[in-house]
Amino acid sequence: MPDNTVMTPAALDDVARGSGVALWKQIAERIEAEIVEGRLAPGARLPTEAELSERFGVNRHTLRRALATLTEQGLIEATPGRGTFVREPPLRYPIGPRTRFSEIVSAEGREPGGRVTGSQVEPATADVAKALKIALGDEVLRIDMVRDADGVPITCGSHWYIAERCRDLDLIAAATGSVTRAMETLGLGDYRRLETRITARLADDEERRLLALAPGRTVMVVEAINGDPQRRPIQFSRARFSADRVQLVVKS
Amino acid sequence: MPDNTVMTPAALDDVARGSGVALWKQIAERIEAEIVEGRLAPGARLPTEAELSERFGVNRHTLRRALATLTEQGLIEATPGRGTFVREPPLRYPIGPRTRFSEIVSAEGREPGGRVTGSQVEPATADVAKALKIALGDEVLRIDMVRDADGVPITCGSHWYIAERCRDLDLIAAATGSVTRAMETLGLGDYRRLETRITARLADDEERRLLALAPGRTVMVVEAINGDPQRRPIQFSRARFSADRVQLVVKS
DNA sequence: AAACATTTGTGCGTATGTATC
DNA sequence: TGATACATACGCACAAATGTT
Repeated sequence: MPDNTVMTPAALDDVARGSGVALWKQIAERIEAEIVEGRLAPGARLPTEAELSERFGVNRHTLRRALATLTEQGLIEATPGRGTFVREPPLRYPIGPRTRFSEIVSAEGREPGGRVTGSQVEPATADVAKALKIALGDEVLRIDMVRDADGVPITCGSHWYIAERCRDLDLIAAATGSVTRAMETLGLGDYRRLETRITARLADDEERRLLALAPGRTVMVVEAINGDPQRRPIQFSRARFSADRVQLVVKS
Repeated sequence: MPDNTVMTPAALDDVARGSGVALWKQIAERIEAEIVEGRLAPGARLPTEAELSERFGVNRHTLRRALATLTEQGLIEATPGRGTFVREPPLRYPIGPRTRFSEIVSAEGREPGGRVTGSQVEPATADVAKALKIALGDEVLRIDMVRDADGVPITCGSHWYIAERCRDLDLIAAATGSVTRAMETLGLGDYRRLETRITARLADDEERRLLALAPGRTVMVVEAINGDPQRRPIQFSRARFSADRVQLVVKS
Protein backbone atom coordinates (compact mmCIF):
# COMPACT_ATOMS: atom_id res chain seq x y z
CA MET A 1 0.00 0.00 0.00
CA PRO A 2 1.27 3.44 -0.83
CA ASP A 3 2.49 5.58 1.94
CA ASN A 4 -0.32 7.53 3.55
CA THR A 5 1.68 10.28 5.27
CA VAL A 6 -1.48 10.64 7.29
CA MET A 7 -2.81 14.04 8.02
CA THR A 8 -4.03 14.49 11.61
CA PRO A 9 -3.95 18.15 10.72
CA ALA A 10 -3.21 19.86 13.97
CA ALA A 11 -3.53 17.32 16.70
CA LEU A 12 -6.48 15.19 17.55
CA ASP A 13 -9.72 17.11 17.50
CA ASP A 14 -10.84 17.48 21.06
CA VAL A 15 -14.34 16.53 22.08
CA ALA A 16 -15.52 17.53 25.52
CA ARG A 17 -16.12 14.34 27.44
CA GLY A 18 -18.50 14.51 30.34
CA SER A 19 -19.69 17.95 29.35
CA GLY A 20 -23.32 16.89 29.35
CA VAL A 21 -23.44 17.02 25.54
CA ALA A 22 -23.29 13.66 23.81
CA LEU A 23 -20.06 13.01 21.97
CA TRP A 24 -21.83 12.10 18.74
CA LYS A 25 -23.70 15.38 18.83
CA GLN A 26 -20.55 17.41 19.22
CA ILE A 27 -18.99 15.56 16.33
CA ALA A 28 -22.04 15.98 14.12
CA GLU A 29 -22.08 19.71 14.67
CA ARG A 30 -18.36 19.95 14.03
CA ILE A 31 -18.67 18.23 10.68
CA GLU A 32 -21.87 20.06 9.80
CA ALA A 33 -20.10 23.36 10.30
CA GLU A 34 -17.29 22.25 8.01
CA ILE A 35 -19.79 21.48 5.29
CA VAL A 36 -21.98 24.54 5.71
CA GLU A 37 -18.96 26.83 5.79
CA GLY A 38 -17.60 25.22 2.66
CA ARG A 39 -14.40 23.74 4.03
CA LEU A 40 -15.81 20.41 2.91
CA ALA A 41 -16.99 21.08 -0.64
CA PRO A 42 -19.93 19.33 -2.32
CA GLY A 43 -18.81 16.03 -3.79
CA ALA A 44 -15.81 15.87 -1.49
CA ARG A 45 -15.08 12.58 0.16
CA LEU A 46 -14.90 12.46 3.91
CA PRO A 47 -12.12 10.51 5.61
CA THR A 48 -13.08 6.90 6.35
CA GLU A 49 -15.03 6.13 9.46
CA ALA A 50 -11.93 4.52 10.93
CA GLU A 51 -9.89 7.65 10.36
CA LEU A 52 -12.55 9.97 11.68
CA SER A 53 -13.18 7.95 14.80
CA GLU A 54 -9.45 7.96 15.50
CA ARG A 55 -9.19 11.67 14.87
CA PHE A 56 -12.00 12.43 17.29
CA GLY A 57 -10.81 9.81 19.73
CA VAL A 58 -14.09 7.90 19.84
CA ASN A 59 -15.35 4.48 18.92
CA ARG A 60 -16.48 3.92 15.37
CA HIS A 61 -20.08 3.39 16.55
CA THR A 62 -20.07 6.80 18.15
CA LEU A 63 -18.73 8.37 14.99
CA ARG A 64 -21.36 6.56 12.94
CA ARG A 65 -24.09 7.93 15.18
CA ALA A 66 -22.89 11.40 14.20
CA LEU A 67 -22.80 10.56 10.52
CA ALA A 68 -26.32 9.16 10.77
CA THR A 69 -27.76 12.52 11.77
CA LEU A 70 -25.92 14.22 8.94
CA THR A 71 -27.27 11.65 6.52
CA GLU A 72 -30.75 12.30 7.80
CA GLN A 73 -30.26 16.01 7.28
CA GLY A 74 -29.30 15.25 3.70
CA LEU A 75 -25.82 16.69 4.07
CA ILE A 76 -23.83 13.55 3.34
CA GLU A 77 -24.35 10.21 1.64
CA ALA A 78 -22.46 6.96 2.17
CA THR A 79 -21.93 4.05 -0.18
CA PRO A 80 -20.46 0.76 1.02
CA GLY A 81 -17.05 0.15 -0.43
CA ARG A 82 -16.67 3.69 -1.74
CA GLY A 83 -16.88 6.05 1.16
CA THR A 84 -18.90 8.95 2.49
CA PHE A 85 -19.44 12.05 0.40
CA VAL A 86 -20.75 15.56 0.84
CA ARG A 87 -23.96 15.74 -1.12
CA GLU A 88 -24.39 18.18 -3.96
CA PRO A 89 -26.89 20.79 -2.85
CA PRO A 90 -30.25 20.09 -4.46
CA LEU A 91 -31.57 22.24 -7.26
CA ARG A 92 -33.83 24.83 -5.68
CA TYR A 93 -37.02 24.74 -7.70
CA PRO A 94 -39.37 27.61 -6.82
CA ILE A 95 -43.09 26.98 -7.27
CA GLY A 96 -45.14 30.04 -8.08
CA PRO A 97 -47.32 31.73 -10.68
CA ARG A 98 -44.47 31.83 -13.19
CA THR A 99 -42.93 28.41 -12.81
CA ARG A 100 -40.91 27.48 -15.91
CA PHE A 101 -38.36 24.73 -15.91
CA SER A 102 -35.80 26.29 -18.21
CA GLU A 103 -35.89 29.67 -16.50
CA ILE A 104 -35.48 28.09 -13.11
CA VAL A 105 -32.55 25.95 -14.15
CA SER A 106 -30.86 28.86 -15.91
CA ALA A 107 -31.33 31.05 -12.85
CA GLU A 108 -29.44 28.46 -10.85
CA GLY A 109 -26.56 28.83 -13.27
CA ARG A 110 -27.06 25.47 -14.92
CA GLU A 111 -27.83 24.49 -18.49
CA PRO A 112 -31.41 23.27 -19.02
CA GLY A 113 -32.12 20.53 -21.52
CA GLY A 114 -34.92 18.19 -22.46
CA ARG A 115 -36.13 15.62 -24.89
CA VAL A 116 -39.54 14.42 -25.91
CA THR A 117 -39.97 10.71 -25.29
CA GLY A 118 -43.38 10.47 -26.90
CA SER A 119 -46.55 12.30 -27.83
CA GLN A 120 -50.06 11.38 -28.78
CA VAL A 121 -53.55 12.71 -29.19
CA GLU A 122 -55.87 10.78 -26.89
CA PRO A 123 -59.23 11.09 -25.13
CA ALA A 124 -59.06 12.75 -21.73
CA THR A 125 -59.16 10.45 -18.74
CA ALA A 126 -61.11 11.43 -15.65
CA ASP A 127 -58.26 13.17 -13.83
CA VAL A 128 -57.09 15.10 -16.87
CA ALA A 129 -60.60 16.15 -17.79
CA LYS A 130 -61.26 17.37 -14.28
CA ALA A 131 -58.06 19.40 -14.14
CA LEU A 132 -58.58 20.99 -17.55
CA LYS A 133 -62.31 21.48 -16.97
CA ILE A 134 -63.28 19.66 -20.12
CA ALA A 135 -65.57 16.71 -20.73
CA LEU A 136 -64.39 13.19 -20.17
CA GLY A 137 -63.19 11.85 -23.50
CA ASP A 138 -62.47 15.22 -25.13
CA GLU A 139 -59.34 15.11 -27.22
CA VAL A 140 -56.11 16.11 -25.51
CA LEU A 141 -52.53 16.14 -26.70
CA ARG A 142 -50.12 14.33 -24.43
CA ILE A 143 -46.40 15.05 -24.55
CA ASP A 144 -43.97 12.97 -22.50
CA MET A 145 -40.65 14.56 -21.62
CA VAL A 146 -37.46 14.11 -19.68
CA ARG A 147 -35.76 17.32 -18.62
CA ASP A 148 -32.29 17.82 -17.23
CA ALA A 149 -29.84 20.36 -15.85
CA ASP A 150 -26.26 20.13 -17.09
CA GLY A 151 -27.16 16.74 -18.50
CA VAL A 152 -28.33 15.39 -15.14
CA PRO A 153 -31.94 14.24 -15.43
CA ILE A 154 -34.21 16.16 -13.09
CA THR A 155 -37.75 15.30 -14.00
CA CYS A 156 -39.84 13.15 -16.31
CA GLY A 157 -43.53 13.27 -16.95
CA SER A 158 -46.53 13.90 -19.13
CA HIS A 159 -48.12 17.16 -20.16
CA TRP A 160 -51.67 17.31 -21.43
CA TYR A 161 -53.01 20.11 -23.61
CA ILE A 162 -56.46 20.76 -24.94
CA ALA A 163 -55.88 19.43 -28.43
CA GLU A 164 -57.72 21.99 -30.50
CA ARG A 165 -55.79 24.89 -29.01
CA CYS A 166 -52.40 23.30 -29.46
CA ARG A 167 -52.01 22.00 -32.96
CA ASP A 168 -48.51 20.73 -33.73
CA LEU A 169 -47.31 21.68 -30.25
CA ASP A 170 -45.74 18.25 -30.01
CA LEU A 171 -43.67 18.75 -33.13
CA ILE A 172 -42.37 22.11 -31.97
CA ALA A 173 -41.64 20.76 -28.51
CA ALA A 174 -39.75 17.83 -29.97
CA ALA A 175 -37.72 20.19 -32.13
CA THR A 176 -36.87 22.66 -29.37
CA GLY A 177 -36.82 20.36 -26.36
CA SER A 178 -38.84 22.94 -24.46
CA VAL A 179 -42.57 23.16 -23.95
CA THR A 180 -42.26 26.77 -22.93
CA ARG A 181 -40.67 27.66 -26.25
CA ALA A 182 -43.28 25.64 -28.10
CA MET A 183 -46.12 27.38 -26.33
CA GLU A 184 -44.62 30.77 -27.06
CA THR A 185 -44.59 29.85 -30.73
CA LEU A 186 -48.33 29.23 -30.53
CA GLY A 187 -48.97 32.51 -28.76
CA LEU A 188 -49.57 30.75 -25.46
CA GLY A 189 -46.34 31.95 -23.83
CA ASP A 190 -48.17 33.88 -21.16
CA TYR A 191 -49.48 30.93 -19.22
CA ARG A 192 -49.34 30.91 -15.45
CA ARG A 193 -49.36 28.22 -12.79
CA LEU A 194 -52.79 27.96 -11.16
CA GLU A 195 -52.30 25.05 -8.80
CA THR A 196 -49.59 22.60 -7.84
CA ARG A 197 -50.12 19.34 -5.98
CA ILE A 198 -47.24 17.45 -4.48
CA THR A 199 -46.85 13.97 -3.13
CA ALA A 200 -44.08 11.38 -3.14
CA ARG A 201 -43.37 7.67 -3.48
CA LEU A 202 -40.74 5.13 -4.40
CA ALA A 203 -39.46 5.42 -7.96
CA ASP A 204 -40.63 2.63 -10.22
CA ASP A 205 -38.54 0.91 -12.86
CA GLU A 206 -39.34 3.30 -15.68
CA GLU A 207 -38.61 6.34 -13.54
CA ARG A 208 -35.35 4.84 -12.37
CA ARG A 209 -34.39 4.31 -15.99
CA LEU A 210 -35.39 7.77 -17.22
CA LEU A 211 -33.91 9.62 -14.26
CA ALA A 212 -30.89 7.36 -13.69
CA LEU A 213 -31.88 6.59 -10.11
CA ALA A 214 -30.60 3.77 -7.93
CA PRO A 215 -33.10 1.30 -6.47
CA GLY A 216 -34.86 2.57 -3.38
CA ARG A 217 -34.74 6.22 -4.44
CA THR A 218 -37.86 8.34 -4.26
CA VAL A 219 -39.60 10.71 -6.61
CA MET A 220 -41.85 13.64 -5.88
CA VAL A 221 -45.00 13.52 -7.98
CA VAL A 222 -45.90 17.06 -8.95
CA GLU A 223 -49.22 17.72 -10.62
CA ALA A 224 -49.61 21.19 -12.06
CA ILE A 225 -52.41 23.08 -13.72
CA ASN A 226 -51.37 25.96 -15.97
CA GLY A 227 -53.82 28.47 -17.35
CA ASP A 228 -54.04 31.41 -19.69
CA PRO A 229 -54.17 35.00 -18.40
CA GLN A 230 -57.91 34.54 -17.83
CA ARG A 231 -57.05 31.60 -15.57
CA ARG A 232 -58.67 29.11 -17.91
CA PRO A 233 -56.74 25.84 -17.73
CA ILE A 234 -54.75 25.05 -20.85
CA GLN A 235 -52.26 22.53 -19.55
CA PHE A 236 -52.17 19.79 -16.96
CA SER A 237 -48.97 17.98 -16.15
CA ARG A 238 -47.92 15.14 -13.92
CA ALA A 239 -44.16 15.13 -13.52
CA ARG A 240 -41.88 13.08 -11.31
CA PHE A 241 -38.89 14.89 -9.81
CA SER A 242 -35.86 13.13 -8.44
CA ALA A 243 -36.19 13.81 -4.73
CA ASP A 244 -32.43 13.46 -4.39
CA ARG A 245 -31.68 16.24 -6.77
CA VAL A 246 -34.48 18.73 -6.26
CA GLN A 247 -35.89 20.78 -3.44
CA LEU A 248 -39.22 22.41 -4.20
CA VAL A 249 -39.48 25.89 -2.73
CA VAL A 250 -42.64 27.85 -2.04
CA LYS A 251 -42.27 31.50 -1.12
CA SER A 252 -45.24 33.24 0.43
CA MET B 1 -63.49 -25.14 -18.23
CA PRO B 2 -67.13 -25.59 -17.39
CA ASP B 3 -69.32 -22.63 -17.86
CA ASN B 4 -70.07 -21.11 -14.48
CA THR B 5 -73.21 -19.06 -14.92
CA VAL B 6 -71.30 -16.40 -13.05
CA MET B 7 -72.68 -13.00 -12.19
CA THR B 8 -71.79 -10.80 -15.15
CA PRO B 9 -74.05 -8.21 -13.58
CA ALA B 10 -75.57 -6.71 -16.67
CA ALA B 11 -73.83 -8.55 -19.37
CA LEU B 12 -70.13 -8.88 -19.65
CA ASP B 13 -68.48 -5.49 -19.76
CA ASP B 14 -67.59 -4.97 -23.35
CA VAL B 15 -64.16 -3.84 -24.32
CA ALA B 16 -63.62 -2.84 -27.91
CA ARG B 17 -61.18 -5.30 -29.42
CA GLY B 18 -59.16 -4.10 -32.40
CA SER B 19 -60.29 -0.54 -31.91
CA GLY B 20 -56.75 0.78 -31.90
CA VAL B 21 -56.95 1.44 -28.16
CA ALA B 22 -55.16 -1.10 -26.01
CA LEU B 23 -57.48 -3.27 -23.97
CA TRP B 24 -55.67 -2.59 -20.74
CA LYS B 25 -56.08 1.12 -21.33
CA GLN B 26 -59.80 0.84 -21.86
CA ILE B 27 -60.11 -1.18 -18.70
CA ALA B 28 -57.98 1.22 -16.69
CA GLU B 29 -60.11 4.15 -17.73
CA ARG B 30 -63.29 2.25 -16.98
CA ILE B 31 -62.17 1.50 -13.44
CA GLU B 32 -60.70 4.96 -12.95
CA ALA B 33 -64.03 6.50 -13.84
CA GLU B 34 -65.77 4.27 -11.30
CA ILE B 35 -63.42 5.47 -8.61
CA VAL B 36 -63.42 9.16 -9.53
CA GLU B 37 -67.18 9.22 -9.78
CA GLY B 38 -67.51 7.53 -6.44
CA ARG B 39 -69.19 4.29 -7.47
CA LEU B 40 -66.16 2.60 -5.97
CA ALA B 41 -65.75 4.24 -2.58
CA PRO B 42 -62.43 4.81 -0.81
CA GLY B 43 -61.42 1.73 1.12
CA ALA B 44 -63.64 -0.49 -0.99
CA ARG B 45 -62.21 -3.75 -2.12
CA LEU B 46 -62.10 -4.45 -5.82
CA PRO B 47 -63.14 -7.87 -7.12
CA THR B 48 -60.25 -10.27 -7.42
CA GLU B 49 -58.09 -10.11 -10.50
CA ALA B 50 -59.58 -13.39 -11.64
CA GLU B 51 -63.11 -12.05 -11.37
CA LEU B 52 -62.25 -8.81 -13.09
CA SER B 53 -60.40 -10.45 -15.95
CA GLU B 54 -63.36 -12.71 -16.52
CA ARG B 55 -65.81 -9.86 -16.38
CA PHE B 56 -63.88 -7.89 -18.99
CA GLY B 57 -63.22 -11.00 -21.02
CA VAL B 58 -59.45 -10.60 -21.04
CA ASN B 59 -56.50 -12.53 -19.73
CA ARG B 60 -55.42 -11.84 -16.19
CA HIS B 61 -52.15 -10.39 -17.48
CA THR B 62 -54.07 -7.78 -19.45
CA LEU B 63 -56.16 -6.92 -16.44
CA ARG B 64 -53.04 -6.60 -14.30
CA ARG B 65 -51.56 -4.17 -16.79
CA ALA B 66 -54.59 -1.95 -16.23
CA LEU B 67 -54.34 -2.20 -12.46
CA ALA B 68 -50.66 -1.31 -12.67
CA THR B 69 -51.40 2.09 -14.16
CA LEU B 70 -54.03 2.75 -11.50
CA THR B 71 -51.53 1.81 -8.81
CA GLU B 72 -49.05 4.21 -10.29
CA GLN B 73 -51.64 6.96 -10.30
CA GLY B 74 -52.14 6.27 -6.62
CA LEU B 75 -55.80 5.36 -7.04
CA ILE B 76 -55.60 1.79 -5.81
CA GLU B 77 -53.29 -0.30 -3.69
CA ALA B 78 -52.84 -4.04 -3.78
CA THR B 79 -51.67 -6.32 -1.00
CA PRO B 80 -50.80 -9.93 -1.74
CA GLY B 81 -53.22 -12.24 0.00
CA ARG B 82 -55.70 -9.52 0.89
CA GLY B 83 -56.86 -7.96 -2.32
CA THR B 84 -56.91 -4.66 -4.13
CA PHE B 85 -58.39 -1.61 -2.49
CA VAL B 86 -59.39 1.89 -3.46
CA ARG B 87 -57.03 4.22 -1.66
CA GLU B 88 -58.30 6.82 0.75
CA PRO B 89 -57.96 10.22 -0.88
CA PRO B 90 -54.99 12.03 0.60
CA LEU B 91 -55.45 14.96 2.93
CA ARG B 92 -55.17 18.12 0.84
CA TYR B 93 -52.69 20.31 2.67
CA PRO B 94 -52.50 23.83 1.22
CA ILE B 95 -49.21 25.66 1.56
CA GLY B 96 -49.47 29.42 1.75
CA PRO B 97 -48.93 32.47 3.93
CA ARG B 98 -51.39 31.21 6.52
CA THR B 99 -50.50 27.57 6.79
CA ARG B 100 -51.70 26.11 10.08
CA PHE B 101 -52.08 22.41 10.70
CA SER B 102 -55.17 22.44 12.83
CA GLU B 103 -57.06 24.87 10.61
CA ILE B 104 -56.24 22.84 7.53
CA VAL B 105 -57.34 19.57 9.05
CA SER B 106 -60.54 21.11 10.40
CA ALA B 107 -61.32 22.61 7.01
CA GLU B 108 -61.14 19.12 5.56
CA GLY B 109 -63.77 18.04 8.04
CA ARG B 110 -61.46 16.01 10.19
CA GLU B 111 -60.43 16.27 13.81
CA PRO B 112 -56.90 17.59 14.35
CA GLY B 113 -54.80 16.28 17.20
CA GLY B 114 -51.24 16.33 18.37
CA ARG B 115 -48.86 15.41 21.11
CA VAL B 116 -45.49 16.71 22.14
CA THR B 117 -42.86 13.98 22.11
CA GLY B 118 -40.09 16.11 23.54
CA SER B 119 -38.74 19.60 24.00
CA GLN B 120 -35.44 21.11 24.91
CA VAL B 121 -33.45 24.32 24.91
CA GLU B 122 -30.31 23.83 22.84
CA PRO B 123 -27.72 25.79 20.88
CA ALA B 124 -28.68 26.47 17.27
CA THR B 125 -27.04 24.26 14.69
CA ALA B 126 -25.93 25.76 11.39
CA ASP B 127 -29.14 25.10 9.46
CA VAL B 128 -31.42 26.37 12.22
CA ALA B 129 -29.29 29.46 12.77
CA LYS B 130 -29.33 30.27 9.08
CA ALA B 131 -33.08 29.89 8.78
CA LEU B 132 -33.82 31.99 11.86
CA LYS B 133 -31.11 34.52 11.01
CA ILE B 134 -29.42 34.19 14.37
CA ALA B 135 -25.86 33.36 15.31
CA LEU B 136 -24.64 29.79 15.39
CA GLY B 137 -24.96 28.55 18.95
CA ASP B 138 -27.64 31.02 20.06
CA GLU B 139 -30.19 29.37 22.29
CA VAL B 140 -33.26 27.94 20.62
CA LEU B 141 -36.21 26.01 21.96
CA ARG B 142 -36.92 22.77 20.13
CA ILE B 143 -40.33 21.12 20.31
CA ASP B 144 -40.89 17.70 18.76
CA MET B 145 -44.41 16.80 17.81
CA VAL B 146 -46.57 14.20 16.15
CA ARG B 147 -49.80 15.50 14.67
CA ASP B 148 -52.77 13.59 13.41
CA ALA B 149 -56.18 13.85 11.77
CA ASP B 150 -58.97 11.70 13.22
CA GLY B 151 -56.27 9.84 15.10
CA VAL B 152 -54.34 8.95 11.96
CA PRO B 153 -50.78 10.28 12.23
CA ILE B 154 -50.03 12.78 9.50
CA THR B 155 -46.74 14.39 10.34
CA CYS B 156 -43.92 14.35 12.84
CA GLY B 157 -41.11 16.78 13.24
CA SER B 158 -39.22 19.43 15.15
CA HIS B 159 -39.98 23.10 15.57
CA TRP B 160 -37.31 25.56 16.63
CA TYR B 161 -38.06 28.91 18.26
CA ILE B 162 -35.76 31.69 19.31
CA ALA B 163 -35.58 30.85 23.00
CA GLU B 164 -35.79 34.30 24.55
CA ARG B 165 -38.98 35.18 22.69
CA CYS B 166 -40.76 31.96 23.55
CA ARG B 167 -40.47 31.24 27.24
CA ASP B 168 -42.54 28.26 28.36
CA LEU B 169 -43.88 27.75 24.85
CA ASP B 170 -43.06 24.07 25.23
CA LEU B 171 -45.19 23.70 28.33
CA ILE B 172 -48.18 25.37 26.72
CA ALA B 173 -47.75 23.32 23.57
CA ALA B 174 -47.58 20.12 25.57
CA ALA B 175 -50.74 21.09 27.42
CA THR B 176 -52.76 22.08 24.36
CA GLY B 177 -51.22 19.78 21.77
CA SER B 178 -51.08 22.69 19.36
CA VAL B 179 -48.20 25.03 18.66
CA THR B 180 -50.57 27.51 17.07
CA ARG B 181 -52.57 27.75 20.26
CA ALA B 182 -49.38 28.07 22.28
CA MET B 183 -48.07 30.86 20.12
CA GLU B 184 -51.36 32.71 20.37
CA THR B 185 -51.03 32.57 24.14
CA LEU B 186 -47.67 34.30 23.85
CA GLY B 187 -49.03 36.96 21.52
CA LEU B 188 -47.31 35.42 18.54
CA GLY B 189 -50.50 34.17 16.92
CA ASP B 190 -50.10 36.34 13.89
CA TYR B 191 -47.16 34.53 12.36
CA ARG B 192 -47.07 33.82 8.65
CA ARG B 193 -45.26 31.34 6.45
CA LEU B 194 -42.29 32.94 4.73
CA GLU B 195 -40.82 30.00 2.88
CA THR B 196 -41.45 26.30 2.47
CA ARG B 197 -38.95 23.79 1.13
CA ILE B 198 -40.00 20.32 0.11
CA THR B 199 -38.12 17.15 -0.64
CA ALA B 200 -38.76 13.46 -0.06
CA ARG B 201 -37.06 10.22 0.91
CA LEU B 202 -37.68 6.78 2.37
CA ALA B 203 -39.06 6.81 5.88
CA ASP B 204 -36.57 5.69 8.50
CA ASP B 205 -37.34 3.49 11.49
CA GLU B 206 -38.32 6.30 13.83
CA GLU B 207 -40.63 7.87 11.28
CA ARG B 208 -42.24 4.55 10.55
CA ARG B 209 -42.87 4.12 14.24
CA LEU B 210 -44.25 7.61 14.84
CA LEU B 211 -46.37 7.69 11.70
CA ALA B 212 -47.36 4.01 11.67
CA LEU B 213 -45.90 3.41 8.22
CA ALA B 214 -45.07 0.11 6.60
CA PRO B 215 -41.50 -0.52 5.45
CA GLY B 216 -40.69 1.05 2.10
CA ARG B 217 -43.08 3.97 2.55
CA THR B 218 -41.88 7.50 1.85
CA VAL B 219 -42.09 10.78 3.69
CA MET B 220 -42.04 14.31 2.39
CA VAL B 221 -39.60 16.45 4.31
CA VAL B 222 -41.08 19.91 4.65
CA GLU B 223 -38.93 22.71 6.01
CA ALA B 224 -40.79 25.88 6.85
CA ILE B 225 -39.80 29.31 8.05
CA ASN B 226 -42.48 31.28 9.84
CA GLY B 227 -42.12 34.95 10.68
CA ASP B 228 -43.86 37.73 12.54
CA PRO B 229 -45.86 40.42 10.69
CA GLN B 230 -42.59 42.23 9.99
CA ARG B 231 -41.36 39.07 8.27
CA ARG B 232 -38.70 38.45 10.88
CA PRO B 233 -38.22 34.70 11.35
CA ILE B 234 -39.51 33.40 14.64
CA GLN B 235 -39.88 29.70 13.90
CA PHE B 236 -38.18 27.11 11.79
CA SER B 237 -39.58 23.63 11.43
CA ARG B 238 -38.59 20.41 9.75
CA ALA B 239 -41.54 18.07 9.56
CA ARG B 240 -41.98 14.74 7.83
CA PHE B 241 -45.37 14.11 6.22
CA SER B 242 -46.61 10.68 5.31
CA ALA B 243 -46.54 10.82 1.53
CA ASP B 244 -49.29 8.20 1.45
CA ARG B 245 -51.71 10.29 3.40
CA VAL B 246 -50.98 13.87 2.36
CA GLN B 247 -50.95 15.87 -0.82
CA LEU B 248 -49.35 19.28 -0.51
CA VAL B 249 -51.17 21.91 -2.54
CA VAL B 250 -49.80 25.24 -3.71
CA LYS B 251 -52.26 27.72 -5.15
CA SER B 252 -50.86 30.62 -7.13
C1' DA C 1 -12.50 -14.60 -14.03
C1' DA C 2 -10.75 -14.78 -9.52
C1' DA C 3 -8.58 -13.17 -5.49
C1' DC C 4 -7.86 -9.36 -2.52
C1' DA C 5 -8.10 -4.91 -0.05
C1' DT C 6 -10.98 -1.14 1.29
C1' DT C 7 -14.97 0.75 3.20
C1' DT C 8 -19.53 0.96 4.90
C1' DG C 9 -23.38 -1.73 7.17
C1' DT C 10 -24.98 -4.77 10.92
C1' DG C 11 -25.11 -7.58 14.98
C1' DC C 12 -23.95 -8.95 19.69
C1' DG C 13 -22.09 -8.27 24.25
C1' DT C 14 -20.71 -5.16 27.90
C1' DA C 15 -20.45 -1.16 30.83
C1' DT C 16 -21.81 3.37 32.59
C1' DG C 17 -24.43 7.47 33.72
C1' DT C 18 -29.03 9.43 34.21
C1' DA C 19 -33.49 9.90 34.62
C1' DT C 20 -38.04 7.77 36.52
C1' DC C 21 -40.94 5.04 39.37
C1' DT D 1 -32.90 3.23 48.69
C1' DG D 2 -33.60 0.06 45.13
C1' DA D 3 -35.46 -1.31 40.59
C1' DT D 4 -36.06 -0.27 36.01
C1' DA D 5 -35.60 1.75 31.66
C1' DC D 6 -33.10 4.41 28.42
C1' DA D 7 -29.39 6.71 26.00
C1' DT D 8 -24.57 6.73 25.49
C1' DA D 9 -20.12 4.68 24.51
C1' DC D 10 -16.82 0.94 23.63
C1' DG D 11 -14.98 -3.55 21.58
C1' DC D 12 -15.03 -7.26 18.45
C1' DA D 13 -16.56 -9.69 14.42
C1' DC D 14 -18.51 -10.41 10.12
C1' DA D 15 -21.48 -9.30 6.01
C1' DA D 16 -22.06 -6.67 1.77
C1' DA D 17 -20.64 -3.56 -1.80
C1' DT D 18 -17.02 -1.69 -4.43
C1' DG D 19 -12.67 -1.21 -6.78
C1' DT D 20 -8.12 -3.05 -8.02
C1' DT D 21 -4.80 -6.33 -9.14
